[in-house]
Amino acid sequence: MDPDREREFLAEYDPRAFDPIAVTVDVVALTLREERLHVLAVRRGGPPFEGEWALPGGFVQAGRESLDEGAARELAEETGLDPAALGRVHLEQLGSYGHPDRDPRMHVVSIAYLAFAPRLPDARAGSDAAGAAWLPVEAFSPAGQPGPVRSRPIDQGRRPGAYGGGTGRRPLPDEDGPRLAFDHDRILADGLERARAKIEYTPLATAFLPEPFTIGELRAVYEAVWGAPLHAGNFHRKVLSVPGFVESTGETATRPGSRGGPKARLYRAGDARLLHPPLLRPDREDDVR
Amino acid sequence: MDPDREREFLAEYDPRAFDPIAVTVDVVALTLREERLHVLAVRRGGPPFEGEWALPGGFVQAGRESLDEGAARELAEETGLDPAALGRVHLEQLGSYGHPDRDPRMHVVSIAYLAFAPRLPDARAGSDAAGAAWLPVEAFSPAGQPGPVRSRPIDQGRRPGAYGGGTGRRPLPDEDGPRLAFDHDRILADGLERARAKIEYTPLATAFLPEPFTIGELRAVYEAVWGAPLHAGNFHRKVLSVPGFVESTGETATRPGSRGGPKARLYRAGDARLLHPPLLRPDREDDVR
DNA sequence: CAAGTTGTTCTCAGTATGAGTCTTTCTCAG
DNA sequence: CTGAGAAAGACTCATACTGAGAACAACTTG
Repeated sequence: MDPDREREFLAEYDPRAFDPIAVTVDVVALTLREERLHVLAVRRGGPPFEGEWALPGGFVQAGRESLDEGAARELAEETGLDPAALGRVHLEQLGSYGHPDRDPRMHVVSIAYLAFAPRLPDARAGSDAAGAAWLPVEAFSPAGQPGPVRSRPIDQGRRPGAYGGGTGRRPLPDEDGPRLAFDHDRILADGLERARAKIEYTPLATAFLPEPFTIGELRAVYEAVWGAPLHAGNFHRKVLSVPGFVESTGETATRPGSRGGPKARLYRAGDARLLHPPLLRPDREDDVR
Repeated sequence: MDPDREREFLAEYDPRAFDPIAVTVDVVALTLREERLHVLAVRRGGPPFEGEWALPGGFVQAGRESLDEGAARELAEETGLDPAALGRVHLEQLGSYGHPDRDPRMHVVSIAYLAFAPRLPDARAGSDAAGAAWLPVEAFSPAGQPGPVRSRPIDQGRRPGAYGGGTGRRPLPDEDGPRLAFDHDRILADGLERARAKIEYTPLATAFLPEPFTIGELRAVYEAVWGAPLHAGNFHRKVLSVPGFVESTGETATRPGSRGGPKARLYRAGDARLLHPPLLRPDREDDVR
């Protein structure tokens, strides 16, 4: 038996005898504020990266909680919501990041989660953070919002869905704005790409809206997440033609949009889990190769 | 500061003082043999689940390797391939599973990987396993291959992409065939669903084939993964019309298919990373809700 | 040689999409 | 009060993509 194998065997029965790996959850929580996509960030209260922005997260409680539960707990701590009252918030696993050097203190494997939330209260700092806030995602996305004509520096070379996590390097080349601590820039970029892809073929865009909502509000979600304007008429036709995407409440808005126009009809999320056929993002020729 | 917080702080600086969480990687390695999808499985050489089949995997080497590297290492160990020679094998992260009870010994978080490989040599047992083999996936999929008319017991209630990992419960209800150890049934089911979805919008089906290949062989990959027959003519038209999916070698097969027909033209994988527009699975109305 | 398979190309009808128009109902500025 | 501008929603039209099927040639096996 070679030495590596031997070590594994021992570790299997007494992991404490070896260098441990810490397990954390980090959450990319996205919400819409003033028509723009915002991400929940905390300011680190201690080293390393003291004073820098980071994604909310923390250690998984060994033997006491699952990863999903840990993520919900961390999200609740920073939003001030009761973990049980996270009701309409969509929370899904994003990927894991485990490069040995991603945290200077020790080998930390982080399981990242992605959350979609309707307008939430202002963030409050958890006890280990110096502050928490919803920040516009462009603050951390080089080249501003992800316009369709943009050169897309973030997702360069990454296939959607193949968020080849685990390497944890911090490559992002030509950076402009502020950075997130650790490899959280990469995690955020992966989360944004996942969000952009996910609203194509699932009705999750509705998770960003309080019910009931109008078709126009739903379109604003797509425009904010994709960073591109959509054709209002075609969007309207499409949303109503996909079975189960939205269902009418029969009501119409009490007041029209702030800039005029007729009172819009109101809808709530339908029972579809997948959009069939999907709503595809406009022109992504650059992404193809 | 509440007790949970306090514990976190301490753990942050001396994780050894607390119950550790072990981190493993498990690999769902898929390949095609005799037109059927097979998964690499190992027979456990010790408790728990001694003698049962499980996915290949093992502990991540703390401070010495990333998750990706660990997955590649584990895969190499069970296939007998040089880790560096894993060349044409596609390896991507699938998701993480971290329910505290998923392993009876201790809290183990497993990062699952998904591999697509062209015909590989027979498996060989790693030193900690009693055996290794490529097994037809239907052996572990209740109700056999995932036919289009099937009631789809595996993916029931799961949105593709929302492989909401982390819970690690072992729910799979009405089981027929053998089970995989731990929660590996669930991981395999998630891996299969990911594979089925992934070949829709990426050219990864080509990763199952040695180059050069014929359109008919590529179609056989889709049919095996989706478990449904496809219209040969339409498939042919589609594959050739998506830019960058395959590129012609200019050659034609030396021998025709084993059951007659003209010599087919040969192709290799093109340079596209995404299929645009995608090849959608036939009829998934059941999945929609 | 006959029957059966496969590779490849076509046709045709149905559906979905992008772009644009039009009408109606509002708000806001003057 | 009025006119400009914005938005909701319903239409039109040309194009693209899809599923189903047919046709035909090049092979196999019995």
